[in-house]
Amino acid sequence: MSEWQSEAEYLEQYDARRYDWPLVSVDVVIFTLYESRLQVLLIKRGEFPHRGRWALPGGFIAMDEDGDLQATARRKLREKTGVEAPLLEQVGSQGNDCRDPRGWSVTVLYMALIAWAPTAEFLEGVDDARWWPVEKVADLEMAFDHASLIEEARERLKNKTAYTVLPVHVLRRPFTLTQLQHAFELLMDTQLEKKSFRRRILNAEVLEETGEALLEGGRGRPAALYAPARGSERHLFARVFGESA
Amino acid sequence: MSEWQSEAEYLEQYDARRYDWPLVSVDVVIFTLYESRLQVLLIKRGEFPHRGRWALPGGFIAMDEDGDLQATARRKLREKTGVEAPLLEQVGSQGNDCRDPRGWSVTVLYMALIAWAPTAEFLEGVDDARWWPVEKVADLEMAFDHASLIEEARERLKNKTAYTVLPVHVLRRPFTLTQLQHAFELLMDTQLEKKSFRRRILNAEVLEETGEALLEGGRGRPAALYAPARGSERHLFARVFGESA
DNA sequence: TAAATAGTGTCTTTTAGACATTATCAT
DNA sequence: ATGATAATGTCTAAAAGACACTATTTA
Repeated sequence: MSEWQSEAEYLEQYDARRYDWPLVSVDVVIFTLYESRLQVLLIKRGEFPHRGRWALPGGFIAMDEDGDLQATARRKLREKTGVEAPLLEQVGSQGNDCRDPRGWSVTVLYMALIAWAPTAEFLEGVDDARWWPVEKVADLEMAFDHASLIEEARERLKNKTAYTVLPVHVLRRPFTLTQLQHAFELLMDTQLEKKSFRRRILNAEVLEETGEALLEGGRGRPAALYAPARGSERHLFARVFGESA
Repeated sequence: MSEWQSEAEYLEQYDARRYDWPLVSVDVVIFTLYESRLQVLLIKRGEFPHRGRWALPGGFIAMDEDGDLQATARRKLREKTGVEAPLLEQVGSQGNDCRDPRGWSVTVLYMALIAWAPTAEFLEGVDDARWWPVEKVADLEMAFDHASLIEEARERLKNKTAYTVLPVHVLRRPFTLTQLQHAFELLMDTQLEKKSFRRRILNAEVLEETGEALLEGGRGRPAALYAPARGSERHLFARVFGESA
């Protein structure tokens, strides 16, 4: 069956372009917290297909620049937000013959969590991007299957929040436990019991107290400040949280 | 920037083949239980690249046959095992510029769980495939990065077994609770407490007793027989299992 | 002082771990 | 009866839910 004698000979004559391939892209759902809402960054498409619709930051792999898929996702995130080292993880891939009008296409979906910063700082030179509250996405004219990709990432985010400390990544540090609880509640879309929350987080030793209490613009007792401890990203709780609500 | 007036016009002239694309493949780690060991199905490659090495069942998307990625995975599984409706779920994607000597390549990885059946029944017409115990894979000459893909799937399998009833899928039904416990122990690679195991599974109401007890070749008290209840695939335990061992 | 926010005490509930005990079969 | 395997009883431990309570700040 093989017409070639050796691997080297085979590779010599191999030409991918002779074949039809599915399109391959990488898309990133970038989540942040702003004005007490979970928001995602969307781009208004300037090119066909789906020109004028809202889309996820993403696109094709730059085969000369990107060493791997994660690098592509990291590049897309950097181009649109300037953020260099966010929490970034793969959600999964979608591929079928109808999601892109150009033909069979596969997208590898990532999600990123970043602390919010004023639009100007993030979007210098980027005038086609803006934050949208996740619950508003359903009302937008979305490109491709990006609305359902966002849902998929949002579901993953909700699930993982129930047994990790993922929400630390949408806060600027240091933060208070109350702020962290709010972040958990928004990402999980449920109310949490204050005492249970603090007990769980504190016992897990995933935070370290930073400086002393103090700092705080408002009234009321000043809160202690915390930052994630080393290795906290990898902490897995044995039990999920917030089942009752 | 756009030279075209409409989406239709753009699509008219679009030709994917003008661009360089990464290779895209789908690979499937097929797990089963046989002779009290967790095994994976591997194929001896007959073609370049990596001719003669062991590889996962998988390959390119048939853009004319496969409606989506899952369909490709299902087709690969069917071709090698004859199994039509297994547990099949996506693990994730790997993509970089070095995993395939032909160039930048992306693979979408699936895992499948099936009940074992004698080789003849499965492999009629397939003489290049055989089951290997997972722990032996490290000693084989593996193609591409398939050894690490197997590890990734195996890790996922272990993790999910701790909060689902995934192992029901590697057993022929009906099965006894003791058999199910053995399946859990092999997939999790840990010992489980009998009473805890039974209490957990039975309280979750994910099984239904099938017929009566009886049936059993051996000595000792005959065991009750069970089959998965409807919807059991979706059952998620709030707490992981088998942390102590 | 009151209002506001941070933080604790403590009782209940759920579920896993440990391991001893009982049940039912073949021989 | 003995051995083997299935199934249960029951105590302990860990961690979440509920909610009342105390602590520390500003105005």
